[in-house]
Amino acid sequence: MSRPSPVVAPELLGCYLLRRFADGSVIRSRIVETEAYAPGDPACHAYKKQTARNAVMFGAAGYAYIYLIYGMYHCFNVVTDAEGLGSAVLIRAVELMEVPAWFTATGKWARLGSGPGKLCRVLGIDRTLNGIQLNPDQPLWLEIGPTPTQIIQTTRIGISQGVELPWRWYDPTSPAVSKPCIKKL
DNA sequence: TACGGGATCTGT
DNA sequence: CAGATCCCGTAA
Repeated sequence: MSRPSPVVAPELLGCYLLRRFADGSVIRSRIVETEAYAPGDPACHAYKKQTARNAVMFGAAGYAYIYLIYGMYHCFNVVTDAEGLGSAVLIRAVELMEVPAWFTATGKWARLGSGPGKLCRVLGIDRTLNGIQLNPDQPLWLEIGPTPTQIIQTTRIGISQGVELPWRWYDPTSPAVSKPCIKKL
């Protein structure tokens, strides 16, 4: 992951995101949608300078950058590239591999991880996990998984600058992708 | 110290 | 398409 985020982002598709809760239970999810944010990119939180909020992005690769957006949702990023370079990959959607018992009753869980805010909510990811290293000793980590047979590259979502950069990737066969096609290449 | 916008989501 | 809701960067 110690490489530029536009290189890492498509590679994270198909990888597993694992979350261990306080009671020891673990939920495995599969990453199906990512976006890259990098130095020189006006949409990147680390575009201007290092601040208290974006400090983790300037650190070493393989750490979690988590922030609060619109006062009520969290977004989870994987920090990439060398120290000093503020860059990260936003995880925009996951598929749940193991659905917790308290969900099975409710029925529709295919799209529970469909969106950066929704996946954080369902996996209980908030700012208390900001800055942790992503390894199995922590409540949040990654594992290699099978690469999708098909990957679509498009422009990013929800930003007002850097709109033209084609730094969003997703697995078109997944029902969990947040917005199937914004602008295909 | 004040102000305002933001890598979102839901219900109308 | 408006509303919820709050943190933090920027300017004063």
